[in-house]
Amino acid sequence: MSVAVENFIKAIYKSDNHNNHDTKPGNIAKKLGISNAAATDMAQKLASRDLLHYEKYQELKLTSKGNKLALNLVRKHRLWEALLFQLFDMSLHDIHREAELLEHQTSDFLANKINAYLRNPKFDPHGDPIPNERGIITTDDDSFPLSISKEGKTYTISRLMSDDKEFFDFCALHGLKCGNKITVTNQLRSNKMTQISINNNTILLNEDFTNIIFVKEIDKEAPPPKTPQL
Amino acid sequence: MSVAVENFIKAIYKSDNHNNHDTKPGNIAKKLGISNAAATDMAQKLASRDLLHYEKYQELKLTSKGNKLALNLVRKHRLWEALLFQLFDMSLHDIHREAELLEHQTSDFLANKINAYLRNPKFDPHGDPIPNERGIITTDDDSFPLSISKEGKTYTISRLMSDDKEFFDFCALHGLKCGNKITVTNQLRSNKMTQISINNNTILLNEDFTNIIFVKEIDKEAPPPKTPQL
DNA sequence: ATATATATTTAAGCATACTTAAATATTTTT
DNA sequence: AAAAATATTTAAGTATGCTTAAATATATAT
Repeated sequence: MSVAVENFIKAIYKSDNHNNHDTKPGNIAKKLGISNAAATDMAQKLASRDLLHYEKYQELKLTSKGNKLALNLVRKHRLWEALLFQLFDMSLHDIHREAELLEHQTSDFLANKINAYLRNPKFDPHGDPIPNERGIITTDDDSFPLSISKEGKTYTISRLMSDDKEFFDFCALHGLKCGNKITVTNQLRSNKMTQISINNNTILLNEDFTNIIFVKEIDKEAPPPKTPQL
Repeated sequence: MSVAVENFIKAIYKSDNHNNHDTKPGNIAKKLGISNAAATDMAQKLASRDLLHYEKYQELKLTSKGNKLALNLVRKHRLWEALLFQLFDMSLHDIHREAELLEHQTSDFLANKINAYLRNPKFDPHGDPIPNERGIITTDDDSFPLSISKEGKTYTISRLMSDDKEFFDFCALHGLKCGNKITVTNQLRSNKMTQISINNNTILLNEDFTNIIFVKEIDKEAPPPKTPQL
C-alpha cells in the first residue's frame, strides 16, 4: 500500500469521522493538496481495489477493508505521537508532523513493540484514543466539546482535536493541555464564543476552538498524557 | 529526495566502503533488486543532479553532495537501530529491517532528538560507528576482522558487519555479540578458517564470517551496546 | 424555474521508477 | 589475438500519481 493510497484512505476516514462529513473527491483533494481530478482518479482506482465504494458524484465511503486500513494507520500515528512525546518531550505539533511520516513505514510488529513499551496506552498526547491491534477504539467517551459546556462549571481538558500548528502554539501559550483544569466563566451563545479561566487568566475562545477543545467532568479522571495507563 | 534515490546512493556508498568496491551499475542493481537497465538509467539521472559522477562503463563515484546524503542516511539508520535496540530489545536483524524503512522518513530534527536521548552514541548495536550531525565518522578504529587475528589470543567482539538474517541468527545462537569475549584457538590459514572458543564452546568459522566479525584487543574497551556512551 | 456558480469527471499529458529486449561495449577464456 | 561470455547501455513500454483543460453534472441564487 503506497503512501498516496494510505493518505487518501486516511483523509476519507478523518473527514467522515471528525470534520464536516464531506467525503466527496473535492474535499479530500483539498485536504491532501492535490487536484480534484487526481482525487476522482484515485477514488476510482481504490474502488476497484475494494478499499472504498465509488459512485459518480456521490460521497466516498470506505469499505470495511478501507476502514481497517485507516484504523491501522491511525493506531500507528497515535502510538508514534505517544512515544515521541514521552521520550523527547516534543511539542504537539512536532510529534504530529513526524508521526505523519513514520506511520507509513511502521510494521505491525513494530507498532506492537511501541504499544507494549508504553504499556498499552489508551490515549495519545492530544487525548485522541488509540485503536487497539484489531482496530477497535474503546471510546468510553464522557468528553464533549467546550462549545456545549455549562457556564460556571470547571472541567478537565481531555482532548485537543487538531493538527494545526497555530492552534497548538496558542494552546501551549495559554496552558491548554490535556489534564489541565479550566473554568467556563461565560457562555456567549449568541456570538458562539466561550470565555474561560485558566491559571488565573481569562481567555475568549471562538467556535473554531471550542469545537476542537474537548473537556470532561472534573470528577472523572483525565487521560494522563505522559504516564500511559493500562 | 525519493526513497529510490536515497537507496541508490546508499548502495553505492556501502559497496564502495564495505564490500567489494564494485560500484558499477550491475552490482548496485543486484543489491537493490532492480534490473541493470534501471540502474544505468538512475545513474545517469543522478549524475545530472550532481549526486554522482557517471562515465559510460565506469564505476559510479559519489560526489561530495552524494556522499553527504549517504552519511546522513547511515546516521539516521544507525540512530534508529540504537534506539530500537535499547527500548524494545529487538534482534539485530529486526532492528535493521525496521531502520531500513524509518531512515527515509526521519527529519534532521528528529535524528538529533534521538541522538540526544541516547547521549550522543558512538556505535550502533552492530558496532557500526554512527556519523555525527556533520556526517563525520570518528573512527578511532582499533578493531579488525577476525580473519587476521592471532592464534591463542583473546579478543572482544567489536562489530558484526552484516545485514543478513542467517548470520545474525547464527551469532545469536552462539553468543557472538558486541562486547563478548572470544579466544582464537586455531588459525587455519590455508583453509581460510578460524577456530574460536566462546562460552566453553568451540566454533569453526569460514572466511565469509571472519571477514565481517570484527574484534579488538582485550585491554581496550568495547562499545557497550545497551548503555550508550558520550 | 431558470440562470449562474460550483463541483465532478473525462481526456490528454508528464515525471518517476521500474520492466524486457536488443544493441554495444568490455572482460574473460582459450 | 580472436572467440565466447558477461556487463552495460539504449530503446520502447508500463504503472503510479500527479497535472491542466475541457466537458458534464450538481447545487445555489435569483
